[in-house]
This record gives sequence, structure tokens and C-alpha cells, in this order.
Amino acid sequence: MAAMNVPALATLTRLRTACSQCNLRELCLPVGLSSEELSTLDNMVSTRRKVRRGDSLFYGGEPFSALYAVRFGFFKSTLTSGDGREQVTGFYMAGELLGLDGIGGERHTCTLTALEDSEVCVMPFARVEELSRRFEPLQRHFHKVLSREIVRDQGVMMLLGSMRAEERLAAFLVNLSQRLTARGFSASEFVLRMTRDEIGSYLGMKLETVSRLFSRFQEDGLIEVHQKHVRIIDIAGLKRVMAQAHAAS
Amino acid sequence: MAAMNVPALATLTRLRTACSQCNLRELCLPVGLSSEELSTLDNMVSTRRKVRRGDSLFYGGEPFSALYAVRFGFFKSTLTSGDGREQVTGFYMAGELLGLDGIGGERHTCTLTALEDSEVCVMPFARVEELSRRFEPLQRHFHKVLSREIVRDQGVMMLLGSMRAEERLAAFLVNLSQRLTARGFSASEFVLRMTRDEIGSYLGMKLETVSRLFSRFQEDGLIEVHQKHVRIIDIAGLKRVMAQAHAAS
DNA sequence: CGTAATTTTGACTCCGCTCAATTGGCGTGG
DNA sequence: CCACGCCAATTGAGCGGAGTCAAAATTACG
Repeated sequence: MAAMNVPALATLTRLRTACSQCNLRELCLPVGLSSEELSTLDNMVSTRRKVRRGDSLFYGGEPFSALYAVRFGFFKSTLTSGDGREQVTGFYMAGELLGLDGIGGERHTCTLTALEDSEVCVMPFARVEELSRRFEPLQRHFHKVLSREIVRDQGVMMLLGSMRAEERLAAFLVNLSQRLTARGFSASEFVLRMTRDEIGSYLGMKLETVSRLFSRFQEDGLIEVHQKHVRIIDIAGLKRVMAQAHAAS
Repeated sequence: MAAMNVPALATLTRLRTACSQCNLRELCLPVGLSSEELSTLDNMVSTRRKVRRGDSLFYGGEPFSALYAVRFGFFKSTLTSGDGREQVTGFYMAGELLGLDGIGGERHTCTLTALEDSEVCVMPFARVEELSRRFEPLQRHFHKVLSREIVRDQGVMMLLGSMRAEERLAAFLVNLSQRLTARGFSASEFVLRMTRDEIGSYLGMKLETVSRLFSRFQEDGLIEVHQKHVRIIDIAGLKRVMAQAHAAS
């Protein structure tokens, strides 16, 4: 039959971009689907794209056409204000969705840059919308993803608006550790993909302050730092730092 | 016929909650629909709800079931962190959508409180999802609303992360003025619905700083303030303050 | 009309920024 | 393989913007 004549290469491509085969499935798709249902979602990803460290997946101002799911690697998103100031608005790792900012205005508002060699699944947005109209669990899931991004951003607003520098950095480390754990990496030992400057931009402080605080956390026995290598020694201690009210009350 | 026997009260209710008749239509629904298409959307709103000044529409932690469109009035959203600190994460006025944060985790993460007597349209979320599966323009519109909320939050992150107190307050005033203009109010003269403390919380500064900056802006001839009454005198000047790089470069 | 809440203003303090020098890591080319 | 140069990170000294504490003025509201 005709189906048997599909060239090996095409089969390979299909396999390579098949969501149903992806080990990040539970991170970017609804859970509890039959394999049959899952395979209908394989149509969502049109192709994959590699992004080399330092290169950008898309730039602020570019027309929006697709969402991207991180397969592996690490990204930062940056926003550039009218007067040229640049602010890091988020860090993204495997299984997270990029490009949600572009839906509203039909162009991207931020720039997404790889902090290490990375790969993403390209999901043309028209296809995402079409599938989620036909497939309720996907619709539900997609809405949750959008909503969680809003909640995440509000968490950052809380961070920036009401915490002091040391609390912010502690919260940052705890959050990073949790996200890495969820992806099967060590919770206590990791390599920072971003510079002190990028951490500082994200957390609303200067790179020198970040550096000083790392040193202080180390003196206090909370972590061990050597450049980009971080080992968390006392996670409970970090959580205490991050939650401590300003004045002892 | 039976349809003729619909009691007058029910007709009235239908009229009162009809999106197709609402003068905020262009703020919360897709534009360019036929009146026929519009009337299918009348099913989205189940009822209206009044919220008295100081009362809350919902609280953080409560189960999520519906979205709300502001008909008139003014709301603040607040987030309470583990250690009890409260942060204002946004202000909402007529035509804006509340409750988007609740979709992801099926409970609300923030509390929405009316800052003046207000009224909202209640839109059961299941109905929103159902209608947006059947009606493409609504789906598209809803996705845009979600995305714009993300973009808005990122703007606030930029504000909090990379601007100084006076720049933040100037940006706040300019933004408020623009949103009021879009709703047909005066761009230059308005009444602040929130306290200095709430502005400060939103902008990541203390209420005393807000007050001092209002006074300074007044001395500099940018605005006129008497308590909650604000009149913008020099909007271009405010924009200059908000965009000025830290060091004179 | 009186009491509470909000706002304004002042004086002082301190956290985080600026400026600057130094150290450390890493890739490149001699 | 080591030397060089570049970039990132660390550390110090001094300063300034915004916070804290406090008191007075003004307004809102029951």
C-alpha cells in the first residue's frame, strides 16, 4: 500500500518531531492522553530549530508566527525600553514555552537569546489554535500555560517590588533549584548559564551586588560558589533568607 | 407562541447582560462582528455582580470558576507572599478582564478588591472555553487578551527592575492617563482611586516616597496635585522624566 | 461633628549603586 | 605549551537615593 512507500527519511523526520515520542511530553502537553490522542498532536510541531549559544530565536519587533517549546538548552528573554535600557524578563529551560508575548500584538515584544546551544520545537501558531479548537484537552492545557506565565510574572513583580536584594537572590536560587529538580537534574549542584550581569538585570540589582551576595551566602554557609558553579548547601537556610520580614517583628 | 410568554423580567435581564448591547463591546470583544455573531456571544455572560468599594470580588486561594469583565468601577489586584507581605500587582478599569491568573492552577492566586463601587460581568470559564472552541474570532481574541496581560506584566517588571522611583511614578501617571483617555475620560485631569500606599506597593516604593515625588513633580510644573485629584500639566515633561537615562550621557 | 485614616514634610540612616582596581578563567595564536 | 588578551567576577571605598521614624496637617467618614 501507499503508506508502505513512505521514504525512510520522511519517517525519520516524523519520528524526530513526534510529540508522542518526546520525553518532555509531560512538561509541554496535557497528561493522561491515549497514544492515539497524542499522535494527533504530532501535527503541532512543524519542525525543529537549533539555536547556537549567543544567537537569538527571535527579536523584539519581529512579526509573530509561531510558539516554541524548548527541547534542550537555556534561554533568556530581554525587553528593550524606548531609551535603550535592556532588562532580562525571564530564563527558560527544557519543556518551557517561548513566544507567548507575541500573540497579543502579532509581533514579538521581547528578544529570546540562547545562553547555551539549544534546540526548540517550532509550533506555527495557526496550527496551535486550530488543534486546540478541535481538541479540548489541548485547549485547556494551552490556556493553563498562558495563565501560569501570568502568575509567574506576577511572582517576579512581587520579588522586585517588595523584597530586598538578598531575599531576591535567595528566591532566585531556590526557584532555579526547583525547576532543575523537576527536570531530573541535581537540586543542589548546578552550573549557572547566565552572567552576574544577567542575574542582576533580572533581579533588579547591579552585578556587583549579585557578586557580593554570593560571597556573603558562601560565608554564611548557605552555598558554595566558584564562578558559574553553584552548590546549595542549606536550602532551608535560603528559604529562611527569602522569607524573612525586613524588620524583626 | 411560547416565546411571546417570556416574562418581562427575563427579557430585561437578557437585555441587561447582553454583550451585543454593551457600550464596552470594543474593549472586551473582538471587533468587526456582525450583530448576528455578536448575539451568540451574549451567552458568555451568565450574570452581573456588583462589588462595593472595599469588598473583594475573589480572594487568593479561592477555587477558580469564572472570568470577570469590569463594567464600571476600579479594582486593584494584590498578592500575599508566604510571610504575609502584600503587594499590589495591578489596577483594572472598565473593559478589562479579571481572573486570568486562576486558569492555570484552578484557584485564584491574587485577591481582587474594588477601590470604588463597581460592577462586573461574570463569565463562567467553561462557557468561555466552549464558545471559543466553536467561534474562531472569540478564540483569537481571548488568546490575545491573555498574551497582552503577559506583556503588560513584563512592562511592570521592566519598570520595577530598571527604573528609578521618579521614572516609575512618571510612567505610572502616563499609563493611567492613556488608559483613561481610551475610555473617553479626560487625559489631563482625574481622581486617583487608590491611596499613596497602594501606588507605592505597585511601584515598589514607600508611600512617603510617592508623596514626596508628587510634591516634586508639582514644584517642577509637571502636574498639580491636591490629595487624590491630579491634573497633568506637562505630559511631555513626564515622558521625559520617565525615559531619562540615569546618568546624563 | 469628632475620630480615624491618609497625606505631607522633616531629619536621619542605611542598603545598594558608582567608580575603580584586581583577580581569575578561557580561548587563540605564536 | 605558554603568553597574551579579553571578558567575567570579586572586592573595596565612598556616596546618594530611598527607607525609617516621627510629627503635623488635612481629609474622609460613620
